[in-house]
Amino acid sequence: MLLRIDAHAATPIFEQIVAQIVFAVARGDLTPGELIPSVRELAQELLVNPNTVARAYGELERQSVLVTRRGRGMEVTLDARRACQRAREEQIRQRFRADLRDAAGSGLPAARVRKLLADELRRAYGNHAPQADSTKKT
Amino acid sequence: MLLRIDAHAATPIFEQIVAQIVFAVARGDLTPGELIPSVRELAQELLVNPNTVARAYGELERQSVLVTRRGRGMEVTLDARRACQRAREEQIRQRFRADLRDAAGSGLPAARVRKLLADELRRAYGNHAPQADSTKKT
Amino acid sequence: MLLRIDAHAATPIFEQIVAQIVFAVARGDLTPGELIPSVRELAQELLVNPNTVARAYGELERQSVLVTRRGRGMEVTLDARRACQRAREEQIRQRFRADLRDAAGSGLPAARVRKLLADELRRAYGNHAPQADSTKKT
Amino acid sequence: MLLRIDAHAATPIFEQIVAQIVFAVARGDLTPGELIPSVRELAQELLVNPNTVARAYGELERQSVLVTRRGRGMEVTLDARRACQRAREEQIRQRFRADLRDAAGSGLPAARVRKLLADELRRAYGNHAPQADSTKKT
DNA sequence: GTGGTCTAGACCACG
DNA sequence: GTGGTCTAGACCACC
Repeated sequence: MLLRIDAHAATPIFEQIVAQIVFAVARGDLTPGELIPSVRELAQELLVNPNTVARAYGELERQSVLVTRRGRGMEVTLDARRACQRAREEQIRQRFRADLRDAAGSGLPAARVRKLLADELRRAYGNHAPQADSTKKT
Repeated sequence: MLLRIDAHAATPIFEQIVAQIVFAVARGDLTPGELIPSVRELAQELLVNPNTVARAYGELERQSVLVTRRGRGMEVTLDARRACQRAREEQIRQRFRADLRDAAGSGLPAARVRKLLADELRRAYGNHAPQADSTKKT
Repeated sequence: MLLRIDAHAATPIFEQIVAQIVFAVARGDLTPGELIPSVRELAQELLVNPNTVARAYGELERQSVLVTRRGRGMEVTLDARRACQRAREEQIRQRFRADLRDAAGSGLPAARVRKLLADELRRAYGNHAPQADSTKKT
Repeated sequence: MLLRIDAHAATPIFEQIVAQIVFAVARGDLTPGELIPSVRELAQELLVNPNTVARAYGELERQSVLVTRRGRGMEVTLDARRACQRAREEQIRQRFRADLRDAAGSGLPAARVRKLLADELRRAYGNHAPQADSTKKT
């Protein structure tokens, strides 16, 4: 489990875990049917409180991303991937929307916003190929 | 003072006030030397506790956006505008950066991100001018 | 009246006025029997609220530094000079005492304190003559 | 936590707490990584309202002296010590500077100031070592 | 358990 | 009138 947790960040640890697992499923790094680490294991690996991991797992179960296999642990559900991809995209869209609403509301000119976005897009995705196949490298 | 506060939002009320005032100064709606509404006035207008407004004002004073004129109130500092414009842009940039970092980290393809951004840009800034080439630039 | 008032300082304006007048009397720049500017005059000169000047004058009258000469204004009392010199010295002493108490309490070594004091003494009084006759130049 | 708070002093309680904690970190009485007393604990110990302590802690967090460990409390940051030592010295220096500026501005002779300082130094730091040459050095 | 936010209401100093 | 400080008590999220 290659999760990067920042204990100092503003967003709660359990939410970071939830988001990272959703992302991993969306990416295909976690595949349906795959058993994920136990609460205790992951807590030890991430150096966080087991309650925190349990809360994240509970949230993911509620979202039907994980199911508990009694006696074996928790695994990714069969239709988790498409759901996670949809959730991921919707989440990102909502954040763009909120940010752009604030940018517009603060009087930042559209041209400036486009410049910022171009800069940051290059930063996040590199400026090599003009498009596509970005899934392979991430 | 045309501040829109959402008491149910996740971000604290006092932070909303801080951000909105920074934006208002950046936009030029609040000009240096101008006396801003008193703590009690704004509290009454926003239907919020005076302490909450006072906390926001204190934070803005700490950021050198406001100065207290003893016995008269608080006013916008002389060089607040440029500072607020810089702060606003940096804040927006950081949020874009975080969004795009997560988008890339979640495996969302660059092309899809560009589509989302184009949609939301149109939504936030309107499509009056046919500068639809913003996606090309990125 | 050569008073330097800093409206942004932490200490109240009326206290600044009081202190500066006490200092002026102690220095001999204001001599017993001398009429001082009226409340209105000084308020206009310093760009402060007349109430503030009135409060300072009231305080100085209470301390027997000033007396009101009905129909003429206020003047420095006959024995104000020695009283002001004593008050000035006592005030400075108390501040040294408080600062050194905090310095010692904060664990700042005596040697470091002496170094700081030497630096600041040089800054305040210059390092020309090793001692004495400093009253002439101040 | 050996903090001495004077509820009747002119300086606000929360500022006294801030200063004393900065001093304690500078002295080494509070070491990086160490969990400090909880807001409620310290409030009870000092017989102060928890909000007052929280305000002090918030200020210290803003100064990067403390960090909050969510769910556990607050602890001293790794590089707080040097920062606090610098802050302490700078604070003391500024106070000396203000004192001496006023002393000089009030016409108090340099020789008299040196005498006062020698007296108060002895008072604050004791005269165990006969380093009475501190006056000569200045 | 922890800190963070908010409300309500009081008192004070300054102008 | 203004802001600044403090108290008391409540609710919340996180761990």
